[in-house]
Amino acid sequence: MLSNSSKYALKAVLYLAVHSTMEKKILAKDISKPINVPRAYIAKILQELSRHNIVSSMRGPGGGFYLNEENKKTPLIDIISLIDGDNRLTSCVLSLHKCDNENPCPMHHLVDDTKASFVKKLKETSVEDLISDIRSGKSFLPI
Amino acid sequence: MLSNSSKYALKAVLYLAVHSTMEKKILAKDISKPINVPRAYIAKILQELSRHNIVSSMRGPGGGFYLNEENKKTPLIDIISLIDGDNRLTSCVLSLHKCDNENPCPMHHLVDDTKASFVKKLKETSVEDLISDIRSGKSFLPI
DNA sequence: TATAAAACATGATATTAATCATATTTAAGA
DNA sequence: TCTTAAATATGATTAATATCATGTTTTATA
Repeated sequence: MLSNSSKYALKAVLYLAVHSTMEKKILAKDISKPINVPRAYIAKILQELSRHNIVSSMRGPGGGFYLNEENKKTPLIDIISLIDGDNRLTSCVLSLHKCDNENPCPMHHLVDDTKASFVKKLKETSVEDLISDIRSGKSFLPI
Repeated sequence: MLSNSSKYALKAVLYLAVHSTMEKKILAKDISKPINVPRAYIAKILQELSRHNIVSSMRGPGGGFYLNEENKKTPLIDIISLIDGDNRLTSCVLSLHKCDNENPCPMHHLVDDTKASFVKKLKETSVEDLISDIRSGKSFLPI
């Protein structure tokens, strides 16, 4: 469903959303351990996220990564499409190019609703939304 | 969501369901082209399916692959779990081991329904069901 | 019962995704 | 303005998945 990379991206963003502020930036290496993702790998992903304004960063001593208020409004779909590309989630389950509502593949009806509703939720839900669930005890981010 | 291999398996089984009978067996190489999967690769997958009684086969001259009535009753989930293993579909979206209803990860509520309903459909739907959709023009299998 | 046509089994290679390493740039503080 | 701590950029390596190749067994038919 999601690549490792986009899972890691989501975890890193959520970790930053919970633990960082502009005044309390977090180093790549200090994100790596709690979310259980190799240090150099998460650094690379964070750079990509930073380049696309999904996370904020500051170089030099005292620098690190954090989320500003704008960043927190990012819909989850933006994180996923940045890393995995647009059509991993929307393409045909059987990878048939010609599959659409007019010309549905044998599994189309089986998955179309499911897929559409998942994408809709990813568009409607922001990082901020997930965080408020965590703060209110509806869900849990390990560590 | 699904590996290439399980997509190929589904396509091959559907192709056999539509085009083969016990009297009209089909060679691995003749399945390969229409479903657009490398010859040696689909052969390997067909052998795995055959070993687990998802497709039927006969060696020797006049042999080939086909589906018997029993095979056509196979639920789609059986094909997918055989190739991809059991937990590709059910494991946590963020790959967190400790994620369940009691201890949901931040994305759990977002995907749980979606995932559960997809798996349910895969359990309830058989090869035969998909084929009757094709025969009645509700869906299309290329070639 | 010999031959040929097919699946079957196993292992090798290639491609892609995941991970790691290193050199460069930026910014803070002495 | 020098040093150091951080992100950034780019490329190399490793591991996993996908693909290919080759030899073995089975079965029909002459």
